[in-house]
Amino acid sequence: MDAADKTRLNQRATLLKSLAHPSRLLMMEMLEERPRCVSELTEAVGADITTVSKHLAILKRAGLVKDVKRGTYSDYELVCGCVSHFIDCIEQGRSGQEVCVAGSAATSPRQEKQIEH
Amino acid sequence: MDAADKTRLNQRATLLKSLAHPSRLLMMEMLEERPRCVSELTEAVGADITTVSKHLAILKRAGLVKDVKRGTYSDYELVCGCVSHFIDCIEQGRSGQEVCVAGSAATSPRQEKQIEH
DNA sequence: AGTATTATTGGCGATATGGCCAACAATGTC
DNA sequence: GACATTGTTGGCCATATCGCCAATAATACT
Repeated sequence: MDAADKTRLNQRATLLKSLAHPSRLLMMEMLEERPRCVSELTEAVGADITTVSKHLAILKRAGLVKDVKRGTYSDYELVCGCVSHFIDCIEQGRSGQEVCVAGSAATSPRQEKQIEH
Repeated sequence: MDAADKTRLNQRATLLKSLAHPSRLLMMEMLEERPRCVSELTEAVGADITTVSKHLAILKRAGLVKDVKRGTYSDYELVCGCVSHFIDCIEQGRSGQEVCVAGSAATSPRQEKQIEH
């Protein structure tokens, strides 16, 4: 494994980490519907607004969301709307769920249907 | 957000967390190629075998891999072979990369009710 | 100007995660 | 049985993450 591989794995791990929190997942799902300001997300999450603001900074830093200023408000919106969907796919491939076609390789994802919207 | 939602988000966060580590991602990629014993993964990762064993326990607990005993060896294999592929998809949807996979509709989030102005 | 609203940042304690060592368990070999 | 090989588990320490409070910034309103 060379240095480039190491960097790639680290970046990918960072991306996944940025998603790996229930509050951030909730926010991502809410943003899939439409853009929201911090207060609206804060109410849904049920945490302190400073906590939510920091969560959003993490998502932003990962390139998953972007913010648009509107007066004193910060509206956040997704950069790409299909993230949760792919998590669905990962979820479905685990043990306990029998949707996985035996022997499928990484290069041939098992169900196109799951990729489309 | 009801209790079921909260549980779902927690489970999903746990799943992502279990993937969100460079060593575990490397192992997942190696296992996409073929099953491997702990020693082989340990050599590739370059960490202590006890560390790798614990990483594998995390992946196993998440339902991403399963182990098959073979003498004193533990061979690990993927439960579903296509996890990395979906991470590719998430990666491609971030800012900096304009392409959103599968012609997703989510590129233009609806603008509805926002808070005040 | 003064006040209110919205959001961000710094800091701190609590908790979780990661990595190695030591010890142990299980199997195979002599 | 004695020993080697392969893995797992418990423990400990270092580091990272999380969540709230206090302070600050930026805009809007009167």
